[in-house]
Amino acid sequence: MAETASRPERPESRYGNRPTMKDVAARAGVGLKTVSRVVNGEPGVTPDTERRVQEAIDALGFRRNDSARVLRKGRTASIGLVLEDLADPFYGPLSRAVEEVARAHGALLINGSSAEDPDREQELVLALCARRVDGLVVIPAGDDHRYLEPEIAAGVATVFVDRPAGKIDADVVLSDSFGGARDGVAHLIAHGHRRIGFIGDQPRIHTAIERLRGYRAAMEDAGIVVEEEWMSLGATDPDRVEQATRTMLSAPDPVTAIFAGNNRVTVTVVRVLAGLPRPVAFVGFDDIELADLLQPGVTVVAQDAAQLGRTAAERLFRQLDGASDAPERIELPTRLIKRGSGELPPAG
Amino acid sequence: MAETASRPERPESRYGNRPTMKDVAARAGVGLKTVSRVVNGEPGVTPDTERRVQEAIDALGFRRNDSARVLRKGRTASIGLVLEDLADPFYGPLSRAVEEVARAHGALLINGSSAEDPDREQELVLALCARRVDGLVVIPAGDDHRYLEPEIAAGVATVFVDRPAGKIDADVVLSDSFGGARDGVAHLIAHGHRRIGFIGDQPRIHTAIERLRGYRAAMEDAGIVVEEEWMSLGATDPDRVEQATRTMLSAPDPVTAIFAGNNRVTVTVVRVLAGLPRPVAFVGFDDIELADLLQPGVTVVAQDAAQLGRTAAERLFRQLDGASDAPERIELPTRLIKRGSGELPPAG
DNA sequence: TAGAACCTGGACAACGTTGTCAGATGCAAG
DNA sequence: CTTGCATCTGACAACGTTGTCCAGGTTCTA
Repeated sequence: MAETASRPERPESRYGNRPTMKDVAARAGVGLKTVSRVVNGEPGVTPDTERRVQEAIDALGFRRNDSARVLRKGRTASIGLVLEDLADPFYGPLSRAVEEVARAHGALLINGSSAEDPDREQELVLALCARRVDGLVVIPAGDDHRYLEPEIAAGVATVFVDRPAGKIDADVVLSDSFGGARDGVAHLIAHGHRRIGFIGDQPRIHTAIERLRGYRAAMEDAGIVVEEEWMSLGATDPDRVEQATRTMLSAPDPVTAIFAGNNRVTVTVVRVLAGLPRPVAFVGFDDIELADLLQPGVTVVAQDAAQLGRTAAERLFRQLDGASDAPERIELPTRLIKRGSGELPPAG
Repeated sequence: MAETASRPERPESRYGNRPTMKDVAARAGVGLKTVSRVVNGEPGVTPDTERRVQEAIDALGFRRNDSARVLRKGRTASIGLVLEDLADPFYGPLSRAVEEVARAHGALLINGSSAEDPDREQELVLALCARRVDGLVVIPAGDDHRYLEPEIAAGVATVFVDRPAGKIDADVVLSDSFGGARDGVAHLIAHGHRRIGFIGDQPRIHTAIERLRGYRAAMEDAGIVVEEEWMSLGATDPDRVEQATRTMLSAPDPVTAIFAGNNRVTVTVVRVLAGLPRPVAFVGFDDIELADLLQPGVTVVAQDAAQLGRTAAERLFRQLDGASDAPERIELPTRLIKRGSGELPPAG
């Protein structure tokens, strides 16, 4: 009985049996490397040969397998972006800005949402590293990034955005949360308020801490002693934000103005305030769409999400181009946009 | 002179010389395949050996190179999403929904913005195919997708979203643009309007055509003859939309209500109307944030972007799991949300 | 105690590409 | 016709991983 030749493995779905350079070479009657040269536009191929190869490529519908290319070359021409939630209107423009810079450098963008979960952040980042992305832009959820040390040592360019890295030294691009919050609260104080509420994110988040710090600084500058009941931290879901807002406003000695720590809180507070009989002064951190059309317009401390992303991505590619500057902390200014709600005098 | 041994090429940056399984194997004193088994949790390794390997992995900071793995296995566990603009609030939730489904299937998401440019769409899609993504979710910018035929034939799962594919047969998930627009316009008619303006996107975009068709259908159903001046198509940038709006409202015999064809147009029109002395009835396609807080609230025909994304991604993974249903067209219903602006009577 | 059955571990090839290098070809000059 | 040179072309190895398959060892049974 004839022996069957040992047939090497054949995984079920091998890209559906796509043509390879070898196939193209065979069809065009040339060598493998010549096909490679044509595909990559390298010099040293006669026009006639090139034409033959090109015909074979078109006939077979060949498309270079970048996985193999990556393996050989060691660069993937892709970068990873880990953020909190792509559905949050703050991150859309940021992501798009990163993408544009990547595109200008011929790189693709892989992104993932951490859902503000440190474990998920790490899982995502490491998955991206396993893909050998050339670089990472990370909006951190966790506060310990030592797990990234071997990756960075291995040459993965890394830039943090919106919040600094935890326990490692790395580039970071952020908005001036402290200054922005201080200015916003000072603005309320300048309009006569003394009892001002602060509703912010969980205090493990850097921006939340900084904004709270800005709030406290502004109050202290004005010689106001802050009372505990004026501050709500960590209430992120709409229900709890609403509750916190109502509590502050219905206290025996209620606040006369509220400062909100981020865009989601802002939306919820604005919604609650809209349902009240009398207007309450308000300033929010982060601009929101249509804020100018409400009655009164919503005064905000705006940050430029796109600029954050752009700056970070540019810094990333500078790293990839070989610049070896020391890690830097870049802080972008915020901008107070007065629209009415922040200029209301204290009620009563 | 001693001959230098032929030194094989060494690309400048070889992942910064990361450890490989070979290195781990050497350090642990085991064979290459044994390391592979440990890394992939395959059976057939004694606990003692496994421990030794694990130690070596930790000591060296080894991380499997997924590029090589992909090359060997033929599946990348990543899918591509091509949309128009990640910064558009409509696409954020859609993208996030696709990501979640991908995550549930252990896949990463690579996404790119076409900026509504057919060439750029094709460029992106083909780049993703070169990466050998397992599947593609495409919000098409162009109207000819025959360039995808070889890819689909080669096994790349493909689902189109929001707009159907051009000149090829493929799965598509969309909102009922026609029905939604018809309902929205009929709603205005029901409130007494006869002269109704339509401001929509460029007529090469499928949704724009469908919504215009819905507008015409509703008008025809009511026996209203539409005049050319009531329709504006292709004015997408705020300036031109504003111009179109003002023109319709200042005509000798002006429209008494306006229907907007997408979220960006809606925002602009709402802004223009807010600046007018008297309210003008309005219904927009796509919900927008804070629409409920404006005076009057903005009546919209809402579509569920997240549901679109989820449905498409699920369909994609069904394809990848081997289902070979015929290409299908899934249409999701829209929902009319009455908030006040659409219930205004005709002025005068 | 021998043999069978089972288990663990490792050598090897292959995935599709690109860098190196040497061979082949063509042309001009001697 | 030979030599030299420049230009094209292709054979080959290597990138890091995983599938196959066999060798060697252990345990259990007869």
